Amino acid sequence: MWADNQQREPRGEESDGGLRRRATIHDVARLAGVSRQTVSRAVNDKGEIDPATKERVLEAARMLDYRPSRFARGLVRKGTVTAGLVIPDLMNPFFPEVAAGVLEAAEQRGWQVVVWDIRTDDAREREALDVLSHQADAVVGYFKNDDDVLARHLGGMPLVLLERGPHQTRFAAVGIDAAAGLEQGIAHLVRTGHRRIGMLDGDRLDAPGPRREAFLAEARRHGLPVDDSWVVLCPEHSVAGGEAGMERLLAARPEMTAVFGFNDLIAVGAIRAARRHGRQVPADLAVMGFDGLSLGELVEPALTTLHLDKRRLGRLAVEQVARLRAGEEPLSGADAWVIPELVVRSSA
Amino acid sequence: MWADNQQREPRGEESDGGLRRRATIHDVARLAGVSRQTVSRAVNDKGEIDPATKERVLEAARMLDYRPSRFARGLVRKGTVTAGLVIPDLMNPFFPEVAAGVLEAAEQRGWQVVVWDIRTDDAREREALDVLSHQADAVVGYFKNDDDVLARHLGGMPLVLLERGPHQTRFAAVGIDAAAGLEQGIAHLVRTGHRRIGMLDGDRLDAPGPRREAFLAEARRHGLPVDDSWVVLCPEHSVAGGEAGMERLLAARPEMTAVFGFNDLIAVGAIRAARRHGRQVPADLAVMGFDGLSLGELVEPALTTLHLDKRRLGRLAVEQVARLRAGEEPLSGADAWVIPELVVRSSA
DNA sequence: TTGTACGCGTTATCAT
DNA sequence: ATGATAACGCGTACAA
Repeated sequence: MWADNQQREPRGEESDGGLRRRATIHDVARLAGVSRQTVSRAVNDKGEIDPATKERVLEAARMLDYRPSRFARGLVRKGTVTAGLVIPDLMNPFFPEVAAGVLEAAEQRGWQVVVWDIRTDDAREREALDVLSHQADAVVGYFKNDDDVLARHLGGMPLVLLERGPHQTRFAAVGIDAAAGLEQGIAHLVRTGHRRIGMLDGDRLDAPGPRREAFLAEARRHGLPVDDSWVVLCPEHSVAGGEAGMERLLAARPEMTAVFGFNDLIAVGAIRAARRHGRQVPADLAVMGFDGLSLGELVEPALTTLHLDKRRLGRLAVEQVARLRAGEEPLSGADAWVIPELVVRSSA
Repeated sequence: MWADNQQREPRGEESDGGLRRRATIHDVARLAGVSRQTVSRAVNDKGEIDPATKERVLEAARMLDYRPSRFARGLVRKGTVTAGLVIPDLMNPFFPEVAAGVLEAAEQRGWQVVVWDIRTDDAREREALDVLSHQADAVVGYFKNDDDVLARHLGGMPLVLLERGPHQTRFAAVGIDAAAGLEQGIAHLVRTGHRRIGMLDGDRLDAPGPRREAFLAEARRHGLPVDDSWVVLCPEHSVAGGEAGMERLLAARPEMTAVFGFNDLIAVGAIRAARRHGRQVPADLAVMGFDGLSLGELVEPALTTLHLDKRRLGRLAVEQVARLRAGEEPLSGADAWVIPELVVRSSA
């Protein structure tokens, strides 16, 4: 036993490689003078082991700083599920809330979640998938890359897309019913006397997203004098982005009396820009957001917005993953949608 | 050997258990009529393989929906590092920013991060550790449990504590130099004529944290008429919590002319409560926060605060983990501290 | 170019 | 109570 102890110390070891080889169950077994099986029993707190030997084994394990390999363990014990969560930007308060929903639902199922913050870089989307396809059992997240690109980097791993309408992708998805939201939103603006309504969009100009489409559709439905030229792009999705966009929109459409923001951050930026230009909100200019961030309650005037249950969004996504894994049909249509709810505060 | 082969086939198949046994490299090999080795070469894109067979193998893999087991792979290919990140509350904008720093640094090292949102429940801290001790190689995070409790649930796994002074724990840590921050903060308030300064603390009343201690120390140093009775507890760490605390503090100390918040959320709550009570900020009452959330720039008046580089906090924590893993001494003292920086805006 | 044989670290099954 | 042996699924020398 002492001999053993000696043996395994200085081995051939590249001496000071920095961190040396982790102790295995075998090392512990030898040091304790028992079989690997007995070590396993001791470490995993199984019965059928003499308390004395158990203590001896545990002591040996402690000395060697032994910790079971999660790989070897996972190989023999099935059931450890790891999901990947891919998020465009953790600094945007919207996403932590979705993430909280994902984490919550995943934990209930005993899954772990490894998180990737893409920082709104399409190339990093692919990198994330490349890694996750090796390390995760499924992925949920926001992606800008096309279905084909995604599939190529997925390596057959199940994917659940967040915030895409169910017909825009062949993957399972959890969406937001933008149309239902804009219907309430525009109706409210029209009801309060607005007709010249602008929009600060967040999607690419060449690729109109559901929010812009719904916005334009509702505008048409109400016969508003509004078209593409009333839409300005905010590539940044932040307060600063909203301010910048609003500057341009005010210049292009000074007759505008109300503006709809792609999200709350952008809408807050719009408020700030409007005020800088001497416009009172909502008296001279009404502003409406989308998302329902708690931040909107704090600014002045408080932001009227289309509130979203973001946690539910995350929970739903996990549910979709579960269905995929079970070989069931994923939820689709209204069951996989989150519906915005108009929250009227002071800004519109 | 052939007998073995037969035995391990899925013959019996529990038919429709929902999700059936995942295809292994072996299954692909059989379907493609090659050896497992050849399959490995094909899927891993190694050379030394006939393009034709490669395509045949890949096709077989596709049909079987084959994906290599990350466990088996991890077993033979070393080097995949997984860190656990334990966070008290993803809804508090402070923590996503720290998380972003952790994620960023981890990714640079090729590590993955599995995230746990504790939702400020001490019991869940332990659960998280119990799981992570089996699934991660190291943990960084915020913990309220004592060192001993943590050690018990750690199973020998390296831990890096966030936001604890280096002498309050025997674990490696990354801290915030609250004293340096409060020195600037109180000096500013005193300079602008305040002497009756209150504090809305976030830590437990019985366990004064570094911020309260630094606050009281600075108050003493400046000879202010301030003691424990000027400190009120906000258990909630949110805007609502700050409002509630401020109500009590205003009642207890109506002569107060300035208040220091445990964090920006609480400080914003203080502003709101103060205004509801007819006090102008900062004219009648100055308010100072701690953290430097971007939210503070959006409220009115904009929040004067002790700004923290939260991303750096996260990055430092990862660096500490790396040192631990390398067997090096973790950074300590000033090297492992983040120093707040006074940002003067309108609220004080 | 393809296959054989072995090892990776752990647990389960069956003996003893 | 303890130990031997066989998987678990994959990668990699080495042989063919």
